[in-house]
Amino acid sequence: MPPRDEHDYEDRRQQIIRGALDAFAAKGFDSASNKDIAEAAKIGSPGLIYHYFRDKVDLLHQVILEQMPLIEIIDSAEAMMDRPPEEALPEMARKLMGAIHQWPTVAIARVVIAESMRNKRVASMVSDIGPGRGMRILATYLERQMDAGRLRRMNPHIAARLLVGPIIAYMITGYIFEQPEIQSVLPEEMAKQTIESFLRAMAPDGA
Amino acid sequence: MPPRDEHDYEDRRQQIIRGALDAFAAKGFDSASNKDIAEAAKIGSPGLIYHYFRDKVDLLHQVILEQMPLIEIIDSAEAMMDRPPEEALPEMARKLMGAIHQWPTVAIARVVIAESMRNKRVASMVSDIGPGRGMRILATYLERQMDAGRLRRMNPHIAARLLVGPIIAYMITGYIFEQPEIQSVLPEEMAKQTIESFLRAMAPDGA
DNA sequence: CACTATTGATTGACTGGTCAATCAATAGTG
DNA sequence: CACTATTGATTGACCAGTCAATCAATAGTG
Repeated sequence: MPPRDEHDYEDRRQQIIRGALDAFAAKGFDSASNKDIAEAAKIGSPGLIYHYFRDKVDLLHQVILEQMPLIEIIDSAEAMMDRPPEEALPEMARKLMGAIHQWPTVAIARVVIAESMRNKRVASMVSDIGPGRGMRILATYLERQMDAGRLRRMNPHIAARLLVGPIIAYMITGYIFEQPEIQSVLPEEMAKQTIESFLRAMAPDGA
Repeated sequence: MPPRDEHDYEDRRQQIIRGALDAFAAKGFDSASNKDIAEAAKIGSPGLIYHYFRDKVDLLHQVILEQMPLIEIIDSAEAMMDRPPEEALPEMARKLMGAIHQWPTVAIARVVIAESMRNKRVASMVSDIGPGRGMRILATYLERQMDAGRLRRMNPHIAARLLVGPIIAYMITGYIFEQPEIQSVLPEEMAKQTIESFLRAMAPDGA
């Protein structure tokens, strides 16, 4: 059954996806009802959702697939493979921090993390397109820098986590647990210190 | 109304708490029904839950309060305040990794993080007794070591996240996203590398 | 020591309500 | 007019929490 107009169809679909993201971010996937979604998306009826999506889980999957902004960042990171860490890492951090400051990133992160926590299918889907792919690319990059003698040699997957871990800890303690001591530290400051420490720890033995 | 037998009462209560933890970890707080909990706890009826707990949220709170194994670790960490990092950090890591190997730790982490994501009351409760307190104690310890000249001086809250972050990243990528590359790295290895890197990065400038 | 009263523990049925999903009817469009 | 888009009512499942009734252990009594 071809849709009446390809563009209208896609616009409507996106409208529902964006509304669903708002609703999921506000209430979580389970607690956001189709009525909530319909209201957030400004469509007249919950029933319409089923014209565009198989079911609620399908809608969640489409939201995740089409709204994960990390994907472009990971792509751009892939282009930096041969630049030395002192340049490439701050550049990546700058892009990442820029993304964090935008609403959809935080919203989608909430949804994705909460849902990955208890749904293995979502977790592996998310991992494939987002964090998993990102970590793998980062590890490849670090390994190449080790080969080039610019970093001390070690398991690159461990090294990737040494680099990314502090930022994750910063985000969890700051954004989720809202610990007051860390609120006064700016993201840029945290990124700078993390990279500095990483490079210090990973300096080649000869240096 | 005192219970017939204090021990029986407490045993039953714990039985329900453990069952609830299993159910919450498997399905999440909202999706786990009282029937699920009753089955997991091997009690005959969902109604019995209300003999021991005010409501479902009260049950969640009790699960978190009584099953967060981090609490003892934090207590023991407080005793190490004056020992040098080369001794104290591996000791803390050993205890932490021991906890990670046990099922309840990962289960409770799943529940707690997912729930903190959308419930600020739970988030701050959790933060007060677990991660928040732990991070604060760690920061105090690190600051004291900086004062003693055993570590390079920097914001101790950032330093605490530099140390703990990689372990968190290791847990999230390994246990929640189940990324295969990191599965072959043993927790002990990860802890050792993290501490080594941290000490390298934090070595006093003069050294 | 036998018998009964009392009390807490446990059950299963029930209630008011919510929700995802379906569907028949209608509006709109090419 | 043929076909899609949209609506709103409906269905059937399920759920948190309540409650009356039953069960089992203990305490009290003569």
